[in-house]
Amino acid sequence: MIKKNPYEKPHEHLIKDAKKLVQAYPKVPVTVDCAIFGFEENKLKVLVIKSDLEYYQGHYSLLGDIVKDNEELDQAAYRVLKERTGMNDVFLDQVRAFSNPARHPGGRVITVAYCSLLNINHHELKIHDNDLNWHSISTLKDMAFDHKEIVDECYRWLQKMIQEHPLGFNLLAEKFSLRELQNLYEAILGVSLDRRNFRKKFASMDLLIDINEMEQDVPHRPGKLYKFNFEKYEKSKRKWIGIDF
Amino acid sequence: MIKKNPYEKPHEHLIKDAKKLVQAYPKVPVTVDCAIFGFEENKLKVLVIKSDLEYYQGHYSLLGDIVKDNEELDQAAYRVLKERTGMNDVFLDQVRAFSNPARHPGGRVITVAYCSLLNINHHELKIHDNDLNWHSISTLKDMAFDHKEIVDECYRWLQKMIQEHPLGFNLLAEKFSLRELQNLYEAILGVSLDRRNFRKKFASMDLLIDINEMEQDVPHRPGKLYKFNFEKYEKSKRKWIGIDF
DNA sequence: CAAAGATGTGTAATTTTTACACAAAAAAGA
DNA sequence: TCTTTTTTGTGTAAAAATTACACATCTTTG
Repeated sequence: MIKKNPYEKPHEHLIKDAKKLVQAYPKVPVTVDCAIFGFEENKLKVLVIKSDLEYYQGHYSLLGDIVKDNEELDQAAYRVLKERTGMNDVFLDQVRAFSNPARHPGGRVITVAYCSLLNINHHELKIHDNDLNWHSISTLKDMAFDHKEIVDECYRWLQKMIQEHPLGFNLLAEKFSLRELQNLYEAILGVSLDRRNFRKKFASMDLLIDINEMEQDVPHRPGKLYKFNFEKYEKSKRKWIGIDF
Repeated sequence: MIKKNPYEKPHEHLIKDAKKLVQAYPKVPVTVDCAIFGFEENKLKVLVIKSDLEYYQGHYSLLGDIVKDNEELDQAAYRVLKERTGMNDVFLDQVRAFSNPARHPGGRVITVAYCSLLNINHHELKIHDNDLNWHSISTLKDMAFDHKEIVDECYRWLQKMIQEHPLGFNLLAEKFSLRELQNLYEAILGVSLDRRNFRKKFASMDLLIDINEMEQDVPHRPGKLYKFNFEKYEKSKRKWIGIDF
């Protein structure tokens, strides 16, 4: 894409054979790594697996895979997710690429990090693989590769996104109580929130549907259950203008 | 990174030779493309160059280059920037990767988009290359590759970032008037803002240093000049908690 | 010296955010 | 069945932030 000699007349150095050009490019192995978040016992967790590299024996790594020839990055990430959790229709978004040449002991590998959010209870499958497990985000360390850095980045990304978009609902069941919702926000943001103000805030958004059901099997007074009104949200997404830093 | 057979005992399929593993990965040409933004005549502009591919003859493309062996993506983007603008210390940040297998006519190429902001007047160099020029963002179209999509994405990214971080100052001279600052925000966000409220907002942030100088050579009453107090900003960066969508 | 054009400033109304306490419901255990 | 415990559910007042809005001043230009 760099033009080497700008002083020649343009048509004299137009490249005719794009294929040949690309064939001459250096090539790099590219992978995707997924930070798959779930929420359980009022804690944010991430799905990890024991590394299959002797070099990282005993260390956890994120779920990832190579990107196939002619595969979209999004596709590759989705493939990893589906193979591992058996789930469709899962929230998934690209966070960013990591390219430290020393990040993989086997040589240069560029990886693109994805963040995924799912309801842990819908993920019955394949967890019997006992090297695969949900790990609390707060006690993670000693991961393989640069995966700790990737998790940290994805976590920051999530903290930001959850405040601006209704992502959190992906981590809960379809029906949830306001308490569960608040616990989710408190756990992810690492703060405690005033219950009345929290409820008032969501009430004023008018995006929760009261389905006239109550929590079941809770060891205390049951709360009302709600669904998130995705349809209304999609219609009313407002653009926000406000300078604040 | 995928473990093939979870039912064998773990140590039996630990991979000893990480190098061999990586050598077996499919490899992809990777490039970086920079959306380099500048501000001039109250318009947001982006630096583009005529494509050197016959396939895209006459179309503009972003500045980009291949990523070298063992080069960080950030490095590669910075290299492109420096080669083309001659500038150091320029704001540069990764936006995201684009991986459509059909995005390059020469075959599969993954590119990582970067967004850069600079003061157009500091960029005297190399612009004499007459295929290189600043193009108003609002009238861009028919770009080579998926570069229009990349510019759009970078522009949205910028619109968001400028509201939450003091990025805009990278597009202005070190000394600027409040009017210039407001013009910048209006141009990038595509809205018009109330002058008194805009000034009140920045006054309340207390991050502008009044340097007791006035604009020179303006065809009207000159305004006061300010600098942005980066030092104070760095110290006081507040974490923002607020749910809003 | 008049006209044109941009700078610079304050206040009142509205909206949003924050802090804070108590009664009612259900479950658990005596 | 009654008492205790725990959690739900709700309103108001103060403070802070945002919005809408108009006029006098300064500088250049002709």
